[in-house]
Amino acid sequence: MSNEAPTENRTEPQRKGTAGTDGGGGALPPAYDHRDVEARWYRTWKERGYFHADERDHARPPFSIVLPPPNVTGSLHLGHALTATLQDVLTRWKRMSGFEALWLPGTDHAGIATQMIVEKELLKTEKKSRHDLGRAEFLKRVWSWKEKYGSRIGEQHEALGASLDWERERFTMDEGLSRAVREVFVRLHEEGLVYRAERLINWCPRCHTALSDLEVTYEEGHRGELWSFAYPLAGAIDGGPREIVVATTRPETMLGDTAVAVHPDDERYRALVGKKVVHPLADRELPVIADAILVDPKFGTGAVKVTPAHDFNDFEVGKRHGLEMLTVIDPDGKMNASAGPVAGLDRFEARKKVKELLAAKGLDRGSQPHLLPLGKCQRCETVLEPLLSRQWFVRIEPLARPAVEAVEQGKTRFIPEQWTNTYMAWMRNIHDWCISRQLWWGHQIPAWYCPDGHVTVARTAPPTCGTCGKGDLRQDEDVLDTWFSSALWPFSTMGWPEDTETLRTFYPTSVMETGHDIIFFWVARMMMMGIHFMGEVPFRVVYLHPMVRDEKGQKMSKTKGNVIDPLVITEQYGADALRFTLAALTAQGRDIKLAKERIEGYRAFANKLWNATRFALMNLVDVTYGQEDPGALARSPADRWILARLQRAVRSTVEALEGYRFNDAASTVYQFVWHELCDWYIELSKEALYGDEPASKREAQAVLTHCLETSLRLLHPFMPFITEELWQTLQAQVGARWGESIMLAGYPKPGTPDEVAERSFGPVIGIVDALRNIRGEMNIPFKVVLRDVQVGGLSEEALATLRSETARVVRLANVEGFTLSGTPTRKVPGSAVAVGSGFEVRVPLTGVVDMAAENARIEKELARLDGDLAGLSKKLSNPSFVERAPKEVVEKDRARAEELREKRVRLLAHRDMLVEAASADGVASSSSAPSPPTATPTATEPPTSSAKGGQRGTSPRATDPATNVKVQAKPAAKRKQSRGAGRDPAKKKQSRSAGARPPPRGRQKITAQAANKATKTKPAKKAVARKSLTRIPPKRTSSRKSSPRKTALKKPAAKKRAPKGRSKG
RNA sequence: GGGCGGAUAGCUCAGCGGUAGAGCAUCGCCCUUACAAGGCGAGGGUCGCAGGUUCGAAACCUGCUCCGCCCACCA
Repeated sequence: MSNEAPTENRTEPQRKGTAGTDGGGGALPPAYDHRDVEARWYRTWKERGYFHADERDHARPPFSIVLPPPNVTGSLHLGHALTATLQDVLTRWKRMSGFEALWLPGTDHAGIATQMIVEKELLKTEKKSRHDLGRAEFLKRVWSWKEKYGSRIGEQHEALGASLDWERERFTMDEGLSRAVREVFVRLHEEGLVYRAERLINWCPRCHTALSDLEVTYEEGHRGELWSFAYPLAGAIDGGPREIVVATTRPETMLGDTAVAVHPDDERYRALVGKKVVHPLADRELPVIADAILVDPKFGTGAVKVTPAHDFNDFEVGKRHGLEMLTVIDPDGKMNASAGPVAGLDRFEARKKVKELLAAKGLDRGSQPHLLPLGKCQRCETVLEPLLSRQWFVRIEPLARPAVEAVEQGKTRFIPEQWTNTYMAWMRNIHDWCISRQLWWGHQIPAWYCPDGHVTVARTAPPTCGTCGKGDLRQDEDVLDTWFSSALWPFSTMGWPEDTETLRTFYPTSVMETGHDIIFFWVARMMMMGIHFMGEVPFRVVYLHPMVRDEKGQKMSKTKGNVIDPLVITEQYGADALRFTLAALTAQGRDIKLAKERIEGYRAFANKLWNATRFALMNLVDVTYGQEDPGALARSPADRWILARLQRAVRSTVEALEGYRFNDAASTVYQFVWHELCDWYIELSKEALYGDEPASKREAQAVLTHCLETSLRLLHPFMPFITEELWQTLQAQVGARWGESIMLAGYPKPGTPDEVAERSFGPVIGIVDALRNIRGEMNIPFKVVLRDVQVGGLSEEALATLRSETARVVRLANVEGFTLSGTPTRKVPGSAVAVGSGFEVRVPLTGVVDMAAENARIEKELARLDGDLAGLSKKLSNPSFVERAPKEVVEKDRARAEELREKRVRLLAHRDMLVEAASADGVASSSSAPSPPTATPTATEPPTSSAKGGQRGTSPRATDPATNVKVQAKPAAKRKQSRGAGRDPAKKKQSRSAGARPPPRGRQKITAQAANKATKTKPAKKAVARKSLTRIPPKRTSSRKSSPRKTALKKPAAKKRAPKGRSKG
């Protein structure tokens, strides 16, 4: 993993003033300030060309990602920050792992969005419309706007630490990409896949342009009305019907009606089919037609007005029946001259007017409220109007089919997988794509018209008409849908249509990382275009990240004003903290609700890392750390343990990254660094580091350095800045030559964790936890040294470790060992005890604390134990379980039950000693313990609850033998009941209070136990478990998807028991 | 009208067939010579509801209720 440092004269960035005032050699200030670090390192990396990927380097396997191009005129929001973070994590990780990693940046011209921004600005500053300026002049303005603001995106990415290959930055309207766009358009046209036709399209009366189906946002549940009116029958027959009633949500369109449709099987209207109705507001008659597709006889009156030019369904009907397509609404959303009495009115005004006019003629047939979806412009939210218009389309089916097949064949994989269905469903039911837009900003369609109206499609302006040879050609004024050029992004940015080395090396890209909101807009279209023009899918994996929402779960949007600027966060907490937060929150399948507290937490993590390194620096004075293998050097249990844990962390992290489980990767590193390296190892290492035993010291120094250095590399993709800073500092301090940048260092490789080391250190951790718990619960200040501590169940080695390395952690003195199965070497009445699986600790507390407190503590412990034991016993006594459950499971439970029983025996023995001691000394209980009875020989059994006046009276002695039996009996006590018992508002009180159950007077022992049990129930495990987590290294950390190995580990020490020695045992 | 996702500790979320977890917040004790952006300890959960499958369900199945999103041409 170590890379040599090729250049000795590294141009290391100047570090800000170093305050080396602290005792050690540490040159770091006591708190991490990202502002000192981030910009400096980014500049350095960029200058040194670390971000650049070499397409000619075939020694390293290629890895490539193209950045989803943000809108040029835009500004990054948190969604972009998320994208940038995840892609940078992948890129840096792969780059460190030996790949030639390309991350290609660029921006999108964003047709409508950009044009609108500039138009708005123009109106504001100069009170002019784009038409006042003219096309050429307006475009000039847009370009200058782009020049002015387009760099903002880049700066924001830099602030985030994105290792983008800036040398390859592209813009969808730059010359190269424009050429690719024309090439694609022309080729598709030649293949008959691009055509021009008059169709009904979605039209935005405000943006004044056609839109694709996708750009329509349907707003659900719009409250409208379904208004009915009558069409009088022409030449009504005597005695027959005189009219046909139809319903509509858009009365104004009736002026464009050219038929009335009924269902062919509808008896009510059968006789009327083929007849005519009279249009009440226009001088014409409409045929009554029969159409089984359009009409649902059960809806409304069963008769439908047909407006082919303003409704998608009706348009189809019109085609089927050869109806006239009468347009009555103009592109501004106003009624046109064909609208007769309402001509010139806005469409919504016309709606009212039409109703009035028809009502005046006695044709109003009432209305009813109606919920309907309203199609609005994605961009300006104006209600769209279906209009008949001549536009350019892409015939999509031939392109979609291969794109579907590619996914079916696994050439491209979606993560999370569920999106595959979404993609497939859309692709299989796709409509032709309207690609022309009546805008100015964009790729002007490469089609030219001669005076006779012939169309010539060409890559460059043709001198003469391709059909008739005439000159004086005029280019199509429309531009292409922005997504048209976006669809080419993976290959147009790499030089297509040229056959470039870059394309050969980096296409297909490795991963497309983007939001699921643009699967259709972008991902699907890239798939189609990529396959069609490159003959290969554009990416092997599509990773769809979650949406970032505000802390209330709302989508961030400018209109809601809840958009968070990543730069603000970055300045406040640091890019590393933001990045780590985003990665840690990125789980598959759930949106991200970002709360500031979370970011603060990870900023603290950065600070923790900073200080851990600072600690190391202070203790690595006069040390050179070469190439020794710390694994070979490490002899002490703690050293071997942390190295094993490191291995495991590396492995989990890499596995998580490989599975795109960013949250798992982040939390694994977090857990290791903070709770294992810092909380445990650094504390343990102090003994050796501060001591004067050279070999131990050297060993600890090497191990500490190794763990830190590896952690920094492990963490680098997530927190690039601070890791570089610390890595460099550490490197300089120990005089190593790891390399010129952590960016170029190798990513840690998963090794095989030393399970023996993990296992053998487990009891030590368990004992320390137990001792801390005793201190905590009994309020023994850290200053007070625990003397004459007896420890049972530890090997000599472990005992030595406890004596030497943990003395400072829990402050012990005179630790003695004893054989667990035997009698304590020295009986210490009045001591606190902690019983764990495979170990036991006794801490003499006479004179230190009130023994009543200890008694209470033990009772609590016992109760928990009983609860657990009861559950287990019940399970094990169930014949079906024993017979049908897998043998391993049964065995496991048996072993556990055995352990618990053993613990129980020992705990009871301890309690008895307490009782003896109490009776002997006549200890006065006063302080903490709620149950004075402790002191009383007889009343040993203050069932925790105490205050409540629980029952007591178990005879300590009797317990032993009874123990096991008892346990069995326990089940009787219902946990639920016990729970219900507590009526105290305070929850904790509740669970504790034994009172609820009526004590069976008869048998005292049972009673006591029942009480215990009641007390116990749930709280028991909780507490226990919790501890185990943090503390117990073996189990917790590995947690998640750990490898099979893990399981193996747990059995011995670790797992549940180790943690809190005492509580759960 | 279809489809998808979510519902687990006060908050934000992991877990997804074998004894309920993290971070933050809360409470208590500590300025223990890397870190108070800290250390140690503790408390806190009928895993949305109802059925079912199973020796065993937070996890699998069915139904339901709430949130959120996507798709859809019922006038």
